Amino acid sequence: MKYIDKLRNSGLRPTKQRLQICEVLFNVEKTFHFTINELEQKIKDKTDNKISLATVYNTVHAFEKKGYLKQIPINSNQTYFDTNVTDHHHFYDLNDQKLIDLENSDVGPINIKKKINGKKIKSVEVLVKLED
Amino acid sequence: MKYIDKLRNSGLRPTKQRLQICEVLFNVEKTFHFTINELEQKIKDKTDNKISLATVYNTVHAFEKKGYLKQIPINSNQTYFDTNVTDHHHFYDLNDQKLIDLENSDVGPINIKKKINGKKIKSVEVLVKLED
DNA sequence: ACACTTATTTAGAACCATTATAAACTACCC
DNA sequence: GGGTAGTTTATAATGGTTCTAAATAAGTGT
Repeated sequence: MKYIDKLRNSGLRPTKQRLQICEVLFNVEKTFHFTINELEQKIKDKTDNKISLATVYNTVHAFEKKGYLKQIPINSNQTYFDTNVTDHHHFYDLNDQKLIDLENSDVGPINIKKKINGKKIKSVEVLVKLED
Repeated sequence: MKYIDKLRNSGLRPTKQRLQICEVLFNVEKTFHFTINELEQKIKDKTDNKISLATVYNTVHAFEKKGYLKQIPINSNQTYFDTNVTDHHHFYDLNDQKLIDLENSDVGPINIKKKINGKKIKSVEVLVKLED
């Protein structure tokens, strides 16, 4: 069971709920973006038994902490997550309110010239807003 | 009165409340970042009469629409705004939860190679996350 | 100055995503 | 199997933001 090891290796107990959420999030061809509500719906569609909303929140946060998910920095009333945890960027279509991946290779190298004393760069994320 | 014209020119009636908010936001040396709560506090400090929270929200949104303020795309429980409406970017210090301006000149030119059909780029914003 | 229309302000309620709570349950280790 | 710590769960609470509808103020024409 591929997800059992993944979870155990990061100190998370492989519970039934977490494994089911892993299936929904990671057992797919393409990575994708989602809100908690959208994830809850996907779980309902794929699964017989119900998973509590609190568990969905807990699990998503646990996965984010372990680096299996990334939060997408965007101003919205709901938080967006990404199953693509490689370094990459996003288009945000203001008209359709849709996120589109922008691979690192689609953006020239970004050179941050300014340094902040005693701090190191953890990530560099580009958000390109689109309109019609 | 400098702000009266500014407001009238953009179709906003120069009310007492809006003018007071203009003073707090724009009549300062440096641009700055703020949340609605922080702005409310600044208004309280600088002003005798109270401005309703709803008015603060209304005004900030009106100013944003007119291009006098920018929302900063960042995941936080509160929305951050910026009185610096020039093209620029941000550091976000994850430890202190502080935003720091990053001038365009501190970031090399960003070349977005991917195009989306029928959409044009409205803005390109870089968020650089920092940690200790 | 006055009347009239339209925009704005306001307090409070409503909304809704997210977080906290605390009790029941389950995985894991000996 | 028994004990312990981690997890799930329904539900309540929180808190930022938006909505509502009535009161007020600004603009416009006379």
